Amino acid sequence: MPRAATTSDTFNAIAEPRRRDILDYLAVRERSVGEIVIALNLPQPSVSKHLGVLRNVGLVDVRRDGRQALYRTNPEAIRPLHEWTSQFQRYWQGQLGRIKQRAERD
Amino acid sequence: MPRAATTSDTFNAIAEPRRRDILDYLAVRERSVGEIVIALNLPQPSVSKHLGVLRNVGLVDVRRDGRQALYRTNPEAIRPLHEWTSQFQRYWQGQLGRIKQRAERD
DNA sequence: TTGACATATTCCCTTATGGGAATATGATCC
DNA sequence: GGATCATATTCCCATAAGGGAATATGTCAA
Repeated sequence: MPRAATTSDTFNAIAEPRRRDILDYLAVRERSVGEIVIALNLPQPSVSKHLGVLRNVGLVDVRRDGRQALYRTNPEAIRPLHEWTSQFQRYWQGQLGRIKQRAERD
Repeated sequence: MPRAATTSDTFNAIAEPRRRDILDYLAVRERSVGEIVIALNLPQPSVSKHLGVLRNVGLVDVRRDGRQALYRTNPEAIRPLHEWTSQFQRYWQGQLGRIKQRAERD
């Protein structure tokens, strides 16, 4: 079996650097596809495809406005990722974590 | 070009569910390959391969002890991921974020 | 309706992937 | 050395991926 489908979960969708770039760009505010194309200097079909993946996993929402499609991030979808990484937080936050870490290491 | 190599960065390495399971298991404490195999009920070669990927991106460190290889997580490597997700934190933390989010949504 | 603009979809191609099975390497004990 | 345990590596396979180019769909304006 190959790697899990990018559409299967948030982690896979975010594994692609361009998609993270898109999310970074959208983090500020809503943007049209055209704006993303210009800002990231990517071919339009490529952007549409990446947005499709992000849409499928719920990382972005779309709103139609005339001919434009306006995308925005759905921060709730990123939350699980944030929480997963948080379990390691204790190791890099504060003195206690570092001391404990060193104790386990040696 | 296919997807970016899993060995290229942390995000790709973590996209694989089994590797997250391994990291979860190692989060508690150092473990041998055999322990991981039993705990996650996976074929040994599969575990060794996943550990290889995690090693390449620096997400785990190894220590040899006799015939055993003892793996532990390297929390510092997870930090970038945590920090990337933090940029969206404001939206789900506190009242302000939610109000702002709703305002932008409508 | 016709044409220009904005976005989405399709097709083809090259490539990295993870699984399975078998095997290689390494370390310990007799 | 030889047997055994612990881990890593190799080979083959089916599959999903993202890029490029072309095209389809959808929307507005004249």
